[in-house]
Amino acid sequence: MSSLNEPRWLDQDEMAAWRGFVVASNLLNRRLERQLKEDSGLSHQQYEILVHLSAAPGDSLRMTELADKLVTSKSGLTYQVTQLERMGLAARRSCPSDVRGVFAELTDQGREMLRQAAPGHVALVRELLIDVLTREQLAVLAESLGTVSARLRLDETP
Amino acid sequence: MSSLNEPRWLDQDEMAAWRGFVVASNLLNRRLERQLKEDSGLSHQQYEILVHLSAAPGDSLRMTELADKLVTSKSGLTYQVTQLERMGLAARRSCPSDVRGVFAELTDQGREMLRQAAPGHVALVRELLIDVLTREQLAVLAESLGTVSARLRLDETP
DNA sequence: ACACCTTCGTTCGAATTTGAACAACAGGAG
DNA sequence: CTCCTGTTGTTCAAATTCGAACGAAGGTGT
Repeated sequence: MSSLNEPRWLDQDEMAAWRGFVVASNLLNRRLERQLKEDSGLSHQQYEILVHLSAAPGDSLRMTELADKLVTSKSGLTYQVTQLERMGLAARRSCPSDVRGVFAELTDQGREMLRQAAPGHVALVRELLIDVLTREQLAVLAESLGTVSARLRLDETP
Repeated sequence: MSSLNEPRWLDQDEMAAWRGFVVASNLLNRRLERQLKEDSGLSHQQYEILVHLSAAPGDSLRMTELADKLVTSKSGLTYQVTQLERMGLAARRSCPSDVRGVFAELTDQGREMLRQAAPGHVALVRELLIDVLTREQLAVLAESLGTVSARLRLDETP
């Protein structure tokens, strides 16, 4: 037998996919981070918080739910929401039905900031990712990463 | 005209691809980070440094070149190489042809650590990404992200 | 009502990351 | 050689991130 305890290493295609994913991910984040910071004074994470809030009913979300959507730690979210509060872009509101609960809420100023920051961000996402790929590539990407994400979400909460 | 200054927002497919990318990227990093830390006491970044060094001729790379491959900041690399030095997994060696230059070099202990850590890491990458996708999806992913990365590398150094 | 286990969000300390500033050097044009 | 420009790696302060521990509450079964 050739592989008693030998792990199955990645072949050339598999390695290309994996390396491509890591590299593209790092490069994209780096670039978007720079653009958002220079253009609007926001970090990518802060921008994403605003996006998720604005997409939520009542422009507000529970902290835990928001942390899940963002795929970040609860403590990390606590920190960032505090930052956004200081900037006047978000606010905390206590939950009526659960004393422990806290809603993060988008302020008018936060909505305005998003309106101002979104176009430049979306344009860059287009320029660096979306418009670089064909329609078919995009479709495969969406389905593939959707599958991967779904699978990861599952054994995350067993 | 429907769009004087209106940005081209992302349609459903495009949004799915972009969100999928962000979410999958975060979830994967989070998971791999945990596994590596628990299994070998390494961060993903430290692991990647060892990998790149072991793949380089002479098991060593110049700091700047390594930072490029890792897609990280020079100062960040300085920090991590120092950490690896303290763990005995890497060492610094000055460059003969350039007094300013510094080589990061893999130590025997570092090679051994990699030999021990790699199987578990690769297995998880397989389980979470590679083996979840079909051969076609993998091929498309590799080519797409390859293109994206290449494009990003270019206007990074103009 | 009681004990028990889970969930919620925050706090805390430690680790990491980044960009700007820096000093030292390389490399070429003149 | 000499000036000038770009590179190299590090240092520094500031910002961010995480996990573990925590107090306070919810929810359930008995």
